[in-house]
Parts: sequence; C-alpha cells; structure tokens
Amino acid sequence: MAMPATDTFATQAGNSYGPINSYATMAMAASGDACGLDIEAIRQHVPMRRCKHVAGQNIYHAGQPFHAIYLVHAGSYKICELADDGREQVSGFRMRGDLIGVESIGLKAYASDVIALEGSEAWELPYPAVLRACLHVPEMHARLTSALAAEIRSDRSWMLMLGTLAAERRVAAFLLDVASRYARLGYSAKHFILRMSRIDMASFLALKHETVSRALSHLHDMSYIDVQRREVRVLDVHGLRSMAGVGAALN
Amino acid sequence: MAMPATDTFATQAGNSYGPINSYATMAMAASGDACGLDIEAIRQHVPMRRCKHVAGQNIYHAGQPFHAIYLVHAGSYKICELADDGREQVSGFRMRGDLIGVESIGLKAYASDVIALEGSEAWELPYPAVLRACLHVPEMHARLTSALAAEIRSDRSWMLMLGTLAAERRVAAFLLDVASRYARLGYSAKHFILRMSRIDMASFLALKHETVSRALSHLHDMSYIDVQRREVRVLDVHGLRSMAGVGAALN
DNA sequence: TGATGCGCGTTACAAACCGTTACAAACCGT
DNA sequence: ACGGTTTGTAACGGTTTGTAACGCGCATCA
Repeated sequence: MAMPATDTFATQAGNSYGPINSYATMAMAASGDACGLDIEAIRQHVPMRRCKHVAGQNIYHAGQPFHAIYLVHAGSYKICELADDGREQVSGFRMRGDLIGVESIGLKAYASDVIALEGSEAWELPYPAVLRACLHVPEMHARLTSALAAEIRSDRSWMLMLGTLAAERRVAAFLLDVASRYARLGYSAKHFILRMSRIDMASFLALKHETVSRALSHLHDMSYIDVQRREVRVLDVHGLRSMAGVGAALN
Repeated sequence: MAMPATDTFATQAGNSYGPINSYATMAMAASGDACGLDIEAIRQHVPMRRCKHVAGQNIYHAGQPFHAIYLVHAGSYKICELADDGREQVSGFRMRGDLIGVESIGLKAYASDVIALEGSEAWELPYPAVLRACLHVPEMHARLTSALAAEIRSDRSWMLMLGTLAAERRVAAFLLDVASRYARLGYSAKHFILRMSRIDMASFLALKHETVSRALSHLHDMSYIDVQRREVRVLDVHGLRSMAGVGAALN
C-alpha cells in the first residue's frame, strides 16, 4: 500500500519549475490539449469563433436561449449554481481545454451561471453544429460523450472530498488539484497564482472564507506551502498529499 | 416572490394518497417512465436482459471490465465513490427509470461502486449496442446525451444543497426529493418507506448518522413529519419546504 | 422455545470544529 | 492620498460531532 499514484505531478518535474503562470503566460499555452478535445480537429466539423470576453460578466447572457457550448482557451471561469431563494454555490472552475455548458444540453435555458475570471477567453461552439457533428462523425460523438462522463466523474470526486474531508484537508486537496491542472497545461505545479478569491474558494469547498484563510495560514505554518494572497508556492508536496488523504478527490 | 414551483407534488394530489410503496408494489409500477427513457422504445434498438439481482451485492462485479449500463426497473441502488485510502461517499440513489453506469462511458473500469438495496432489479444494456444505436438512431443519441446532462445537473444541485444548507435543512430537502421521486413514479409522496439506512443517508448528506436521527426526530417534534424507523409520513409539506429552503436542490 | 449476537436506530452529554462577528492590514483603482 | 474591496487574525458561540448507553428487530443456534 506504498503510495499508489503518488506523483501526479512529481513525475512531470520537467515542467514543474516552468514559468509561473501569470495572466500573460496563460494565454500562450501549447495548443495540444490534455483534456481530450483537440481544437483543430473539432474545427473541421464545427465552426468556432473566439468569444469576446469582459471580465466579471457572464459568458452566457442572462435570458438568452441556450445556443452554444464553450471551450476554454485562456484563463479560467467559475461555474455557479443558483437557488430560487438566492443561495449560491460555486460548483467548479474551468481552465484551458475544459468545456463549459455541456450540462445544459437538452434544455431551453442554462443550468448554471458562468462567470469569467480575469483575462479569460473561450471558443464558442454553436450547439446545432455540435449535434450535427456528433451524428455524422463517430469520433465527435465519442468525444462529447466522454466529456460529459468525465464531468460527472469529476463532480463525484468532489462530492467524495466534500463529504469525507475536514476543512483543512479540503483546502489541501484543492491546492493539489489546482497544481495538477496547471502541470497538465505545461505550467509550474509548485508555483502558481490562484485566479479566484478566497470567497470563491470557500464557496466551492463549502466553507467560509475565514476558514480558508486559517487553513492556508496553517499549511503555511507547517511549511507545506508558502502563500501570500493569491500567490502559492508548494514546498512539501508529500506533506500536502498526506494532509489531503493520498489520492484525495481529483481526476 | 410568492412561492414559485411550490407544488412539486401537491399538484399531483390525485396520486399523493396512492398506495404506500412497499417492496411488493414497487415492482409493478406502470411501464411508462417519467425519466425520459421508454423501455419499449429502447428495446427496439438495444437487446436488454433482466439483471439477476442479489441484495447487498454489487451489480458490477469487481474486476470485470466495463461492458454495460443499467436501467433500474425496481427498487433502488446506491452509488458509492471510493477513495484509495478507504474513504467512502454515497453520491446518490437510483430508482426505477434511472440509469446506472453512464459515468463509466469511455473507461476500462467502473468509476463508482453500485450496491443494490433490498428487492432491486435492473435492465442490462450492453454498452457496444448502446453506442451503435446512438450513432444510427438520432433519438437514442439525444436520449443518452440528455441523460448524461441530467446526471450532471442533479449532482450540481446536490453540491448546492450540501454547500448552502445546514444539517436539518439537508434532511428536509432529502425527504422532499425522495417524495417527489415517488410521486413521479405514481406512488404516494406523503407516505413512503425509505429504502436506505440512516448511515447511507448520512453519507449522502455529508453528515453523521446520529445527526440524521436527531434531525428526523426534530422534524417529527415540529410535526412536519411522522417518522418511525424507515417509514415516513409527510404531515406538513409547506413546513418541510420552508425548512429546506423553497425549491431546494432536487431535480 | 428461549438465549445470544449483531446491526440499526435513538437519545444524552461533552468536546471539537467551524461559523460568526469584529476589526485591522494590505491591496487596488481613482 | 483616498475609499472600497480583499485578505488576515482573533475571540466567542453554536452547530455538529464523538462517545456511550440503551431499545428494538432479526437471524442464528443451542
């Protein structure tokens, strides 16, 4: 039982010390994608256009009927679930290569609210064209289906995390997840900038932002990380992992 | 703001006082399904066989490669997420008309563990046949895709519930969800038998089983419900709803 | 038949964790 | 420099958990 899959990003050490991801470098990642969707291949079947983006606004305009899904090109987006009575829950963050809006397939309106964090851009894929491509190109069908299935699996592993880990462990697991996502995109997994506020992190982790602050401070005190506002340096991956429970959540 | 969608099952009052769902009556529901999947229509494209079922055993046999998805015919199944370190989280319950296993599409192994609760049966749909049908029958493609999308939306509303509601409210929301599921199948929404243990409920709601017990007792004290072990009578739907937050989670 | 063991459910009490509240410091744009 | 927003820190209090005890139903077995 000696640490299976213990090196989600330690094996990628080559790029673990790559450039810190800043808003600038985020926009120029390699175009090959780690998330199963190759932009060039899709473009052969579905007309895509780059989404003009205004920081802090929904990429889905409120009240508009559902007409497209989005493929994140740069930056990141937060996905929010809204209740009738005003409650709000961040259900995830999407980065380059992730799809946004697939859960609205089959609906007349959007299932969730999507908010672009600073400096984000996405490709807009008209939904009718996507459907047509799925029916005529088996490969597209397989891609969309496994993208949906992957979305479910990812949500489930967060349910596992939220249901079984205490506050501090959730924060550790979250940091490891962010790190491995950056690593997959070719950025450093040991030094990165969180693109979301403490409040967004807290909502996603089902905590209060003060609790997130305390947890981060404590992880800092234990020398697992070095954190200053949104800048994070991972000092002890092993320690973080044991804190999060080996293989906690994530992928 | 006067109570939108306030009558998820109050409008179906005609069947709200139908027969109590016992293990016997559960097996003979009408064959028309409320969940978007019509068994007879599917059978035209995909060979199905009734799954022999042994209470308490996985319907996915451990170690076997992924080869089918399942359509629940009777009873209910619980879906479990497992972590490497032994943590376990119930991520949902599936009833008649629900699909099981769609999240494993595209994988060599199963994403979650599935455990049949007492008296449950399912239709087995061989996965290759399902895929073939999706490519040749547009309607099948739409059905599978929206089943996957619905799965995502359902998971997300539970994240909303877990992230924003306190313990007692979660329990109330859970009861309302169970009630509306029974109503959709034509059973009473005001008098039903919970098919899962307190421990399973607790895991699903990210609580401890004692907390679930206390919450149920308190709902009983407030005369919202009448509960005796697994038998539940809903006495005050309105009260339950305000407890859960109007329109909380569900569906 | 009655005894025993086991899992499930309920309740009480104490302890721990996290949320609440409040305030101060750092950062940002103007 | 200014005000507003975000983040950090601390003390307090409440909700949830942990622990333990007990009742109940059911299966096993003498």
